[in-house]
Amino acid sequence: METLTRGKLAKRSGVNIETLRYYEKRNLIDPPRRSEAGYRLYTPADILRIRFIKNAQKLGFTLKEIRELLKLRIKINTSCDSVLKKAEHKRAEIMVKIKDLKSMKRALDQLIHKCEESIPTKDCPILESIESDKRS
Amino acid sequence: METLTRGKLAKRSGVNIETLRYYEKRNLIDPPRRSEAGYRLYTPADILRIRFIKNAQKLGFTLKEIRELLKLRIKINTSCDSVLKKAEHKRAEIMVKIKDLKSMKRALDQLIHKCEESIPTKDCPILESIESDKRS
DNA sequence: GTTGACCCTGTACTAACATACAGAGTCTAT
DNA sequence: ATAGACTCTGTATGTTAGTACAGGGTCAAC
Repeated sequence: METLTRGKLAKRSGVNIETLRYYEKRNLIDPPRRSEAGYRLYTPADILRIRFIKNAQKLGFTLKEIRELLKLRIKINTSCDSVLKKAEHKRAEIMVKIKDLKSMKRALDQLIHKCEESIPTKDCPILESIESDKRS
Repeated sequence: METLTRGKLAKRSGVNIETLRYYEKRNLIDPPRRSEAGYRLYTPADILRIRFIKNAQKLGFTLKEIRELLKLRIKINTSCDSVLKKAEHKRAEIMVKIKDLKSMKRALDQLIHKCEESIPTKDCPILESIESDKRS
């Protein structure tokens, strides 16, 4: 099995080398095994994990939330209830994000359309995209 | 037209009162008109704007990106090209976000399904959800 | 006309998420 | 066997996005 040092993992996953130590401290990645000399030895699976973290951040999840997402797995002989509950909650959050992004996309679609037709829009069309509840 | 003081706008849009001054400084909201005494006087439209900003943050946009989104509007007698280009770029970004969120949702769907069927999954299923290019 | 709740400005502080640096050890290619 | 590139730890610094505070003015109600 290929092993990666910290520098290599950083390069392969596109993050700063110090970020890996930071993620380890924050429990986003498991402490990797070490060489004789104490060097961290990662596996290719860690590349995927780091990229997942970075991607999830772009989607608006905090490191704390990402840690929760990464913990979601069903272990043998473990009650499933709490996992189920958390997974359903996360799924609901994700569905809201998708809905809001779709609204923004629609607003941009319209703006682009008007742009192509040279129809001026003084107002910012994207502002109307996210409907907030009207109890204001 | 109803006018809102800073405290009222903060309450109505669900942010800290100081956040409004901060957003003004960072050019996310236009400087509002002032009363005789120098009090900021907002309009109900500002509620929508603040909420949009907060929502966009949850979707992973930085304040800088949000400022760009809010600037997207077509003004009369203005070339449309740059607006079009930016809008298309933003739309592409949003589509990537939607795609990634859908992948995450699918992973959670599967996890939830397995949970309901009591099928253990030692590995974290969400990790595979975001496909990174495999040039690693 | 004073009290309490608001607003003003400028500046300081905080939290989350990294990044950088110093001083020391390790590895590897020549 | 040594130079250069890498790693280790602990600690300091930086950036973004707020939040709090001090010292002062304003407003509305009693």
